[in-house]
Amino acid sequence: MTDANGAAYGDGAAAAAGDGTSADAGSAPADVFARRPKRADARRNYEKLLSAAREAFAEAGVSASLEDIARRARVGIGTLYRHFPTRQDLFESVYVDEVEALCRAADELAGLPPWDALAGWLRRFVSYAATKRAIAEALNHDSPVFATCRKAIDAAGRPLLRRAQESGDARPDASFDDVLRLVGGVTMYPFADPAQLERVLTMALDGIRVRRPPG
Amino acid sequence: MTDANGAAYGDGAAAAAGDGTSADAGSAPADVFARRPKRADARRNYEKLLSAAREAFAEAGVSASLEDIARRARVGIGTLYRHFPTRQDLFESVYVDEVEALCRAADELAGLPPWDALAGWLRRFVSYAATKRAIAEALNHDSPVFATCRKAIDAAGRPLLRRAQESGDARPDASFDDVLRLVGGVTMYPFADPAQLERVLTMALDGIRVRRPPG
DNA sequence: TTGCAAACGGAGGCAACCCTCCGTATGGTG
DNA sequence: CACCATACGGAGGGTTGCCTCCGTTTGCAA
Repeated sequence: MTDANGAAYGDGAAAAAGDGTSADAGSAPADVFARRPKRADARRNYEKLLSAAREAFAEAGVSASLEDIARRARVGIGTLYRHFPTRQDLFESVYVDEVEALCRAADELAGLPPWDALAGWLRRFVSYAATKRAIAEALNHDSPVFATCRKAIDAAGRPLLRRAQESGDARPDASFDDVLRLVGGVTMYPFADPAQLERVLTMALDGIRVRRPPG
Repeated sequence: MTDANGAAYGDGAAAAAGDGTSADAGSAPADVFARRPKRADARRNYEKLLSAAREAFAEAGVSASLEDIARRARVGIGTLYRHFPTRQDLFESVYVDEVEALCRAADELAGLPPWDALAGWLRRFVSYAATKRAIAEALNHDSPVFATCRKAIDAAGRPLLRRAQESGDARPDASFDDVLRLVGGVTMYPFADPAQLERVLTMALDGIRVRRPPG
């Protein structure tokens, strides 16, 4: 954690990912990782650990105790370590789950009009970012898993932005990265009042939209 | 940290703070806290600890080791505990420093046109938020110090927003809280590229501005 | 210069966490 | 049903951080 180069959503450099392919490219990387165990009991414990970890990280932040996670999952500490030898492994697995869901969402929104599709996906992104919040700072940004996830998100969301830009709805000078930063930042702290989240999100989306003469 | 009610910039409820008073209200609360020690050596160590803490929190996050902070400050661990009996005390002291600077900035910008003053202050707020980032999640939101700081920020920034709204520059449906959320979120993760920060910040400010017919 | 209140430093007891190791339990296959 | 590869649990040793306590040092006022 001393490196302090927290390039949250990437640096905007690695653009050429799922370039030409349309929005359904998001489903492709889903099976690149996901190394679930085979035996029934092992698989059960694996899932229990994963959701306990998601919970614990959301609650206590990055430094949630691994022993506590095992306790929540009602599983021995040894079992935790067998499935996830390092803390990083646990982060990554939780993170990957979230990314997969996000990519799936892009597919489902592909049928809508350009701006609605983008806005809808960004709304979904907000809830992803909320989960990610805690994990993000601890993620090892050099890990191949992280890189793959970045590409998957790109492949899922970038076409939505481009489409909205081509239709004249989204401002052309905004990069995909810029947009994620703006929208993702909004939920860095949890909102007590969902109505406020809605207001703030609207402002953010307005900042992304092209300014049209009213009427 | 189990409470998980991270109401980041307040909930927008406590509106009536430094109401009628103009922008210079920001300087008032500066001496409400700031309980500096008297003896020369004590004062010296106090300052050394404070800046060591600021450094450590920025680098290692909330859970920076207190022993490490003492080490950085080249001071015995006992000295740290005498000045700051609890971890909270240390957070608060660092935080208060930052808030004071932010309030001073509001005074300095008071002469500019409404929108420029608001935008300028929000830019300043961004760098405050960056420092605050690590500390924020650990701040005890019930502490009187925190409440005082909230009021000070309100007193400093709210008039700027109102002025910009009255002049027709800022959208009238945005609360002060909404604005801080939006702008503050932007820097939740540090930017590697300052140009990107500028782009994203511009989008955020555009989201706050009233949409005028172009030309 | 002297005296003492104020401040200093860090040893050490305690708690929490990390991770390994190994004896035990069990799913699933032949 | 019997076997064994696979998986389980948790005791325990090592590390680190928290915080208190107390003998020593130091600023400063008389």
